[in-house]
Amino acid sequence: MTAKTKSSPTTPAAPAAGDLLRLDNQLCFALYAASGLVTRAYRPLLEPLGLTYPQYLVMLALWEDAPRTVKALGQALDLDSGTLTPLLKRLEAAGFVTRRRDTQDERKVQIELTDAGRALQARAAEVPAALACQLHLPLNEIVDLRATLQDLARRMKA
Amino acid sequence: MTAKTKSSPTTPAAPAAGDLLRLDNQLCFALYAASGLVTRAYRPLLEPLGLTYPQYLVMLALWEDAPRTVKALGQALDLDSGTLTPLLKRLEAAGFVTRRRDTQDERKVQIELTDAGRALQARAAEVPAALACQLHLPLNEIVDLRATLQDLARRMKA
DNA sequence: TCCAATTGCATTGTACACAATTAAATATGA
DNA sequence: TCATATTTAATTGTGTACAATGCAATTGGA
Repeated sequence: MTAKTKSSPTTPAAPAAGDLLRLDNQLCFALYAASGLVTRAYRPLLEPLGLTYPQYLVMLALWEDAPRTVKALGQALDLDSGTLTPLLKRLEAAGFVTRRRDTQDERKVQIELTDAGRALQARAAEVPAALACQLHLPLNEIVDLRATLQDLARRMKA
Repeated sequence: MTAKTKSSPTTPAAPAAGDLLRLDNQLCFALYAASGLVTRAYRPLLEPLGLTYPQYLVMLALWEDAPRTVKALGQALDLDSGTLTPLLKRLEAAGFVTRRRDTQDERKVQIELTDAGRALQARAAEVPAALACQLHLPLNEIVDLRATLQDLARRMKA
């Protein structure tokens, strides 16, 4: 997946035809690499909280809205139960959440925060700022980039 | 990791203090989600080539410059040998590359394309365009986004 | 009402991704 | 020259990520 466009004074040059497969010209690789870098930068910040990065995302979703079914979590995070079930089991083992069969519909599993899980939010509140300073980007650019990525995701899903 | 900045006419609003941990306000999640979406979009395009997405990235790197050591590939792709060694073994098993100990320094392993690996490039050349149309983004925006992500990666690594 | 279709989650199998560790080869400095 | 430090790739262990499949519960339509 490459970009093809006319050069403009403020836009980087589009790749020549012979360069279509160059790594540097792939948005997909830029995404993959940046995402990997950011995820890696989170690790030392989340370790003291006893969370991996995907677990942190799950906790973010639950702090925002709990209890939630596995399906709802999966929709919020674009993850399937193959990923979520073992992850949630580990979060339950760590004492941060409980997993209960829904009483009205036994297919559903409700994920609820424990007191420890709720208490973790205060410590986690320090993580975003700690990470932000590692990005070395002006804040307006961060907001812009985030919005662009969300726009891309929206378009791809439509 | 959130964005904090003053609102501007064209920039999305920065999150309020109480919203710092909201999923929608995390650049990290926007990156993670977009990257996941793009990777997933590649899968059906790469399957006929017998490649997974990370393998495709490795092949892109080798089409650009081969032979290469595992270390060089790791540097180009920000992956370590824990990830690369099994991946390269599978590429070798598929007949696309060979793995040879370097004669001058036996610690190094040279990864070289086979004829089949080289021939694969022509088929792979169709992938970027096929994917690009799934992004539903103007091309100048694609180039911009790519450049911004590369800038972010550069800054994080400095 | 009843049965087929659908849903929700768990499991299975495969491929990453990365920290920590290991073993062998090479480089470095006294 | 030789011992130590460093380098390179492989391995080990753990946690994702996702397609395919399985099972039980629920839904929907005849």
